[in-house]
Amino acid sequence: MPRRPDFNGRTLREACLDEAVAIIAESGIESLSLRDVARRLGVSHQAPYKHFPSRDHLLAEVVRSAFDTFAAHLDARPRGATAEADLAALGQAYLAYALAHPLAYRLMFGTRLPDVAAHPAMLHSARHAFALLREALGRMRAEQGARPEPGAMELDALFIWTSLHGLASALQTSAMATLALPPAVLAATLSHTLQRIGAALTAPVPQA
Amino acid sequence: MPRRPDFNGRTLREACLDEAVAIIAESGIESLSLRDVARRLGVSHQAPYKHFPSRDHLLAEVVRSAFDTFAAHLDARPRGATAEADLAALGQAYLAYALAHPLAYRLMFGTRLPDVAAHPAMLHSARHAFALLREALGRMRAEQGARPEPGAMELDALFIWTSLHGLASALQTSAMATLALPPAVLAATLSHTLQRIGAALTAPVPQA
DNA sequence: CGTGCAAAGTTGACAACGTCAACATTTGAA
DNA sequence: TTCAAATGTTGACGTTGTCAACTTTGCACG
Repeated sequence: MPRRPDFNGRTLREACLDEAVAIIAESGIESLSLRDVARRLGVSHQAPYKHFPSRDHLLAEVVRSAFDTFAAHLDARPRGATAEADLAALGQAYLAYALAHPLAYRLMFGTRLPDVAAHPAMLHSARHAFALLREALGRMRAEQGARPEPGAMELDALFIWTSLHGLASALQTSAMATLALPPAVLAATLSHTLQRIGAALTAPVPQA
Repeated sequence: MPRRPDFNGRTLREACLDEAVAIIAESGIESLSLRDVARRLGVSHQAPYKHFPSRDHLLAEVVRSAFDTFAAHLDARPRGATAEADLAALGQAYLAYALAHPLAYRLMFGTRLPDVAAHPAMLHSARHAFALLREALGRMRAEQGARPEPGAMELDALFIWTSLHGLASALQTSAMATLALPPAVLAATLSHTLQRIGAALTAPVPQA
């Protein structure tokens, strides 16, 4: 490759990705511009175009990276002894990550990407995260001696995910801010939600 | 007021709002531009500025209108005989509206509005919708003979809302599309989620 | 050891956007 | 009748994404 790629030891491509993440962290996704990335790296406004066909491709890369980090975080959760404890740990890891990295979370699940089909690699790790959940649930069901009804399993996995996602996403919603909830309620919301999800799962499985 | 306001019987202000909704429905929130609104109405690109200080103010108006319609839809739900049935009807009305009007739903809960504090009227109806939920839950608890523990009530109301919102929001997520869920599962998801929420609520209230 | 070619970066241009400023027109109220 | 505020227009500026054409670089190959 011509031209020594040396942006603090990284390729311009990598430097662009890092800078994009920094900009998003500072001022949000909507104000991310390729020109700003280039400006902050001290290169011309067209340099990033040699590495990303468009702004959306850069953004898709950032999202993919966020999914990777997220899935790795879920993988690295403290494994519980029982499958039930493991599922709880998975839920806690999910919510903890969403609250600790709200920008990354919004990036993954709250952003409308303009052409998902054009960026297939982006959502690969998303499938991985859901597979983790399905497996943990399957182990718990097996531990409980329940026969693995695939349809109900899928539905319950979806229920768990959407409930977790709902909490994580609602906590960042503008609408939530106006509810004027007491801080004590907010603090208790996490464990309460996990408790309620657990209660829902221990209820008898509907007519399969 | 000078200059006959006649844009098909509406003020330019109203016409702008209608046109904005139409544009959002056609091509999404992000591609809404004041200039496009003006162009489609056959006025100059500065005309809308006489009625909206900025693009964000126009958008805030649209969001406020969406919240109003949404709250009205919840209010108009078929009231069940028992409080429990009413709560179920509320959940069904919520999900039905979210699925029938995905754009409006994303507009309300999926859009990062740039300065919420600057548009206080926008989220008034959001509070109203949550109050509806809290009331319905309170009636059900009273019907069950449970003493009204305000903290736990609030937590359960939040749980219900976040679960509903999670499903409604996840169904529109790009990530969901890649899970490649069988259509039968998707179709059953709604009632299953409502069932699970109900199961979680009939479980004993945690140590208050 | 030269040499050329493709990768990588630069410069310039264009259209579209939000928004500021200055101007023109209209109409309700004085 | 007149006048001032409301309403709409024209023009401009800085920003953005992106296309096109140019220049520079350094590895591969004769």
